[in-house]
Amino acid sequence: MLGDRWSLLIIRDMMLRGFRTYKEFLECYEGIATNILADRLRKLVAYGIITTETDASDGRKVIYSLTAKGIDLAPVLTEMVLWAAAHEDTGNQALVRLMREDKKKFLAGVRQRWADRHSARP
Amino acid sequence: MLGDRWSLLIIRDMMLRGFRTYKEFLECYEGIATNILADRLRKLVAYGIITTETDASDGRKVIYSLTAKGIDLAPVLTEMVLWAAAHEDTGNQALVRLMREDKKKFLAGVRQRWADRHSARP
DNA sequence: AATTATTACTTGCAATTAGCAAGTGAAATG
DNA sequence: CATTTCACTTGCTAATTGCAAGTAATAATT
Repeated sequence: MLGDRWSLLIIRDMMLRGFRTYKEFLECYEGIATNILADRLRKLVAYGIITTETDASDGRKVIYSLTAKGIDLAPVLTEMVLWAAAHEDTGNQALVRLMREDKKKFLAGVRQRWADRHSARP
Repeated sequence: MLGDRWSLLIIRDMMLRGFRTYKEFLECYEGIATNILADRLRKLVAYGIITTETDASDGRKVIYSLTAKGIDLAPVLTEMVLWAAAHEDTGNQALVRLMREDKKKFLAGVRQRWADRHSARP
């Protein structure tokens, strides 16, 4: 169900880089095809991992957010980033250091930011 | 690189169910096609996640084992199993309980069993 | 107010990948 | 020595992906 090339990257970028719109994913360095992106977002909604709403101040924009089920993938993504940092070419070095130094605190921070965004709006 | 339907399942089954031969994967409940299995095993070897050797007591058999890089995926797999147990239909309930009750101890056990198998043979 | 731009998509088609059934070769078993 | 087992490969079809172009709705610009 998350066994494809893009779904986990989408979730990672929503969780760690704050991506929220179609355009952000499409323009991201990773080069996903537009129809595939639309399909993956649709499936993630169907699986209950993300939700959609139209932006209140710009009717063209669709805002994607993680559900509780989606944010619960934070430990999985964190371990993946740490593994990649240890064994592959590494991305955001500062982020990796944060994760490694205090994993619990880092995860608590991710959850807190998510909760903040969700208490403000229904 | 692990972004496909089978690679993580193969690693999970090697780590948690002790799978070591082609036949075990092929007959496993998950129904992978034989050419795809061969391809994924080849790629996992190329990525340095598993290694192959021919069985000393049966020249037909190929024994697949996790490398250090492979066993380092244990925290990722553990978090995935826990996430799935919390949000999806759940598999091995006893295993999940072990993981949840003492994650550190569980991971230490996985690593210990791997180290044991690797100190015996070069 | 009309034109242009932006955003989030869809559509059509070619290319890549996956899945299935059957086959191969080497080693073991009866 | 014939049969079985094991780890694959091969050939073909079906499904998925990737690319380029197009569309509908809203927003910004002139």
